Amino acid sequence: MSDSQNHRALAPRRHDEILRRLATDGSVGITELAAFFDVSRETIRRDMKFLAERGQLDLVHGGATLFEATEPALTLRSQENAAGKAAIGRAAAALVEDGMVVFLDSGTTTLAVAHALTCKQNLTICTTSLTIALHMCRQPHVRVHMLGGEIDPSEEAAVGVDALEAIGRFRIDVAFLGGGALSPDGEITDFTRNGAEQRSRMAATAARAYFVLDSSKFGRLTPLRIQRFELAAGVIVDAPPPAAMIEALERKGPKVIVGE
Amino acid sequence: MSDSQNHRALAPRRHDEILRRLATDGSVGITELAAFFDVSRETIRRDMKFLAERGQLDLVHGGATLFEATEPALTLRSQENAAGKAAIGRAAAALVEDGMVVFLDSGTTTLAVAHALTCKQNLTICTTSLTIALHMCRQPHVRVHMLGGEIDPSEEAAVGVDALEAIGRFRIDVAFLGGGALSPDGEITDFTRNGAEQRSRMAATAARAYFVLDSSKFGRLTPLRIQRFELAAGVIVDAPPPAAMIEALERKGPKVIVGE
DNA sequence: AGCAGATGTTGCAATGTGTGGCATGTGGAG
DNA sequence: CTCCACATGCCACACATTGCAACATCTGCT
Repeated sequence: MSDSQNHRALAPRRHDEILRRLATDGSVGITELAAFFDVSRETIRRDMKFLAERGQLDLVHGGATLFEATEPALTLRSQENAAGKAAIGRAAAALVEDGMVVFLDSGTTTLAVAHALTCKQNLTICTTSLTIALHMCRQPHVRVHMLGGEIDPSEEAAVGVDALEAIGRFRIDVAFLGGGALSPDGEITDFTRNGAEQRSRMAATAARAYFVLDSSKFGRLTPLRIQRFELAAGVIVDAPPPAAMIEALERKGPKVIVGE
Repeated sequence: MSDSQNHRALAPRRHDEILRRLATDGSVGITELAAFFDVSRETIRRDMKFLAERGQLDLVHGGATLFEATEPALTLRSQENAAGKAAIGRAAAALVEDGMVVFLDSGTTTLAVAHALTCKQNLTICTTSLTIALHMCRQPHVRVHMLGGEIDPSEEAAVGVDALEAIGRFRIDVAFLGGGALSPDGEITDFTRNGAEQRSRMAATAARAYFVLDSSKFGRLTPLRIQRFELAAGVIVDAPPPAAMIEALERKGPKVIVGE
């Protein structure tokens, strides 16, 4: 910071500073940076163009913002492919009987399952999701257990050791789990270590476990394999995945259920 | 609060802030945002029009609201005596410093405290309330721990053995607790056995504990005495209770703090 | 019902920003 | 030494954003 230099910074140094400011402030202005480095705005613009092409930031009028800084609010995410998610919800609800103990994972697809479960009676719901807990506790004839832990803001759900430990205390009749992706070779994968671990345990613990995956997740690749996912009873989707994927998946165990 | 506006915010930054406020407060005003960003109201209006066309909010006279406003139920309850609760919130926030570990009980008054805490940095929030957890996890620079347990639908918060046990695991700098009533003889009482037990433990465990009680609770009678409430550092209210009540209370220990 | 003040709308001018072409300067390679 | 590649600055012009002013609505209150 004690730059205030007579000597101009070289390009890589500017790039570092731009990214550093982005990380700190979430956005940077071109004019502001031009003044700071004492270079012309064109130069800053060229720097930003270079960084934008490498996916390190997003260009906007007047400057740049974090790449994908506009993470869609959860309320938005739940609206995309709403029809598909509702179909998954209905198919999931058909697998639940009155009086069961149901685990609902975090995620917008499981939220759709929660909506579909409102017609059932005397359920006991266990969930890590704040939104689902809030929604279900407003229903009559439902008992809700919130699994505590540190809250992941992007999921608005509990993660971490406390949640993992709490899972072990329940006897679950049926669990509905989210997932990051259904990989081309028929594996279910996740974004985060915590999420993968949590889902893995639940797949192994629950009497029956189902993954709910809407069609946007087919063929994607996310970094973490969910161990023991093949212990799940099935995968509920809103549209048939490619035949090869179905075959690869069902050979491992889980059946594919397509919501109408 | 935040000056930081040597340079005006970029458009996407305004969009983010508008959506962020919307998510936490449920609605935003045009004039208020124009002042905050130091831009004209037309500019905010154009921002909102842009966001409205993308389905991210609903325009209303004077501002915008959430696209599909959720549940007026609790919002309504928290609006009664909103001014008083906001005053309590401000007084409570004055007792909190950046970086502290804060426990927030369930209830609409503690929700007002949560709102007032948004200007703090690097807080760690522990709460049993679903609504508070959801609200706080949307704030930047806040870590949220949700204490799990069975959800009481009327409180929309975790109660019971799991919550009690989880409380013991945290080292709390300051706790803000609700209560059912401030009895005529200067005792703080509660509606339920679980609630009383939970508040009792927290009053004893936290480094400093404060009860937040709005004036509607003065002189009422509820069945359960909160044990060890006199270990609390204070009681925060929005209007002075009768002098006799103050005297009876302060003789036991807690000081009375009146929010302005 | 009517009034005052706040809010929404529109056209326009001013300012700020994006883009491409071209000139200059620097350093290294031939 | 020249030549070339590269980074940078400058300029002109196109475009986007913003604020202002004038006028149309709406809201809350008496």
